[in-house]
Amino acid sequence: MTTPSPRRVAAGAPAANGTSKITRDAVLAAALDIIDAGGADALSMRGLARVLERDPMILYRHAPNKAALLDGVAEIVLAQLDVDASDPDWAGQLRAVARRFRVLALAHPHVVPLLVTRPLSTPLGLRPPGTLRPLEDILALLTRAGFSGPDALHIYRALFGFLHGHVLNELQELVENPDETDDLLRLGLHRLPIGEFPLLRGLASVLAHYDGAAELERGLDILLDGLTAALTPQTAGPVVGADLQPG
Amino acid sequence: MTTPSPRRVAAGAPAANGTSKITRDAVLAAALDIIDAGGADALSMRGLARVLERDPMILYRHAPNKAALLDGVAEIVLAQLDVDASDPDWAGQLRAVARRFRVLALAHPHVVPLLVTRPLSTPLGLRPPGTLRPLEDILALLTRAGFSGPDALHIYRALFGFLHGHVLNELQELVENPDETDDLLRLGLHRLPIGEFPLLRGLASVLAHYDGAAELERGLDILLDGLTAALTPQTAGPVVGADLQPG
DNA sequence: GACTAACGTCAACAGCGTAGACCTACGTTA
DNA sequence: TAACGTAGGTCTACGCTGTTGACGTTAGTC
Repeated sequence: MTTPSPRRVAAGAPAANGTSKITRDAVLAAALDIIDAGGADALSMRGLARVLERDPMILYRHAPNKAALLDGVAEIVLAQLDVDASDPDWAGQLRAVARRFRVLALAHPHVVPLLVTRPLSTPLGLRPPGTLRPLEDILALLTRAGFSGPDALHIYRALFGFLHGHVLNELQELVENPDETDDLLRLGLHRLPIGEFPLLRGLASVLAHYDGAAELERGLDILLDGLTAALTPQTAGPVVGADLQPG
Repeated sequence: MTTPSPRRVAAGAPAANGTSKITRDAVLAAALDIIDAGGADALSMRGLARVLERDPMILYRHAPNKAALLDGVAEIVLAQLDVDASDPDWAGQLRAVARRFRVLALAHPHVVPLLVTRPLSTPLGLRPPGTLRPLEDILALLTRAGFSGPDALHIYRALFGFLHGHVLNELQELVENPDETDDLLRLGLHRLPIGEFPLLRGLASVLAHYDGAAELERGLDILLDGLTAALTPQTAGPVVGADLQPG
C-alpha cells in the first residue's frame, strides 16, 4: 500500500518529527491533554504520538508501557497538590489540602478514575514518587503536630478515603440533558420504572442542585471533629524521631 | 450450567456453540468470572465468547456494547447488597450495609474500580436499575426513620462516599513480595529514595498490618455520630408518609 | 403459508500495544 | 583520532481488539 519512503531524510530536515528532543514531561503533558479532553479511553499510544508529531515507538523510551504512562499522568496531577508541612495548625492545613484536592479533581475530572484506581495495581513502593509526596508531607505535618506515626497514618487514610469518596460522588452528578429545564428530565430520571423508584424520582430537584463545596465542608467538619475527639497529639515538643513506637 | 427448558436443539448440529440459548445473566456471570480472575483489562468480547463457547457476536444481542457489559457486571455485584428498609434502627442498618458492602468488595476486588468508576460515565437515570436499588432502599429506610428527603440523600451520599473511599484504601494494601518477612521489603518501600521518604519508610510495619475491618468500624463511628449530631429525624412517630404511592 | 422478530454466524475493517531489528548522533575513553 | 557504548529515533510486523453489516436460521403469530 504505502510506498516505503526513501530513507534519506537529509541533513537538517526533521522528517516526520517536528523539532528536537522530547522529554518525559512533554509526553505526560500531552497525554494529560488527551485524557482531559476525552477520558482515559481516548488515550492511545499511536494517538499520543500523532499529537507529538513523533513516531509511536519513541514513547517507549520514556515509559516501559502504557500502564506506566497512565501512572505518570496520575503523578503529574497529584504532584500539583501542595502540602505545607510546616503549618502549625494541622487541622486547618488538612482542610486546605482537601479543598485544593477538590479543585484539582474538578479541573481534571477524567483523571480522577486514574487517581483512585491506579494505586490498586501497584504496591506502595513501586508507585511514582510524585504520588507518594503528599503522603510523606502529611505524615510530616502530623508528626510535627505531635501525633504518633500510626495515628498520623490513620488520619491520612481517613482524609484521603473521604476525599476520594467525595470527589467520586461529586463527579457523578452529571446531567443527561443540560438544556432541559425540568429536573426529572435533566437527570434522565423519567426513564426509571415509575413504581420502583418513587423516592429517587421525588428527589430529582435536590439531586439536580448538588453543592459539592458545601458537601465537602460538612464532611470535613464531621471528619476533623471525629478525629480530634478520638486521637490527641502528645503535645510534647517538636517530634523529630519519626521512629514509631506502636503502643 | 443447567438450562431447564430443552428448547429443541435436536436436528441441526449445534455448530460451534455448546448447548442451547444463553441469557444475559449467563453472559454477565461469565464476564464477572473473567474480571474476578484477571481484572477488567482481561475482559475481551472474544475471550468472553470463548468461555461461553459461542460466537463473539451473540454478546451484542445481550448488550449494546462492551461498556454496557461492564455496567452490567457492576450491576450484578451491587445487586447482591441487601438493604433492610424496614429496620427500625436506621443507624444499625447502615452499619450492617456498610459491612456487607465491604465483604462484597473484598470478594470481588477487581470489580471495585467498576463500582466506583462506571457511574461517572452515566447519568443517574440511565444506570442499570440494579445499581440504584440500594439507593432507593436506603432512602426508604431513612425517610421511615423520619428524615427529610434531602437529609436522607445527604446521609446516603456520606455513607457511600466513605464506603468507596474506605474500600479503595483497603484494596491498596497490596504487597509486592508476600514471601518476604521484612516489612520494608514486602511493600517494596526499600526502593524509595532514602532521604526523601523517611516517615513513610519508618511506617513500613504499620503499613503492613492494616486491619480493614477495624478501620471501617472506626470510620463508621465517626460518620454516624457526626450525622446524628448534625441531623435529627423529625421523630414524629412511625413515619409512613413516604410510602410507595407517590401522588 | 406468510410475516415478524429474535437468535446465531461469518467475514471484514480500522485500530490497538508492543517486540524486534535497525539506523543515527553524541559523549566518553583509549 | 579512532573506537565504542548508549540513547534516541524509525520501521515493520504480529496478534489482538471492538464493532459493522449482511446473511442465515428458527420460533411464534396471524
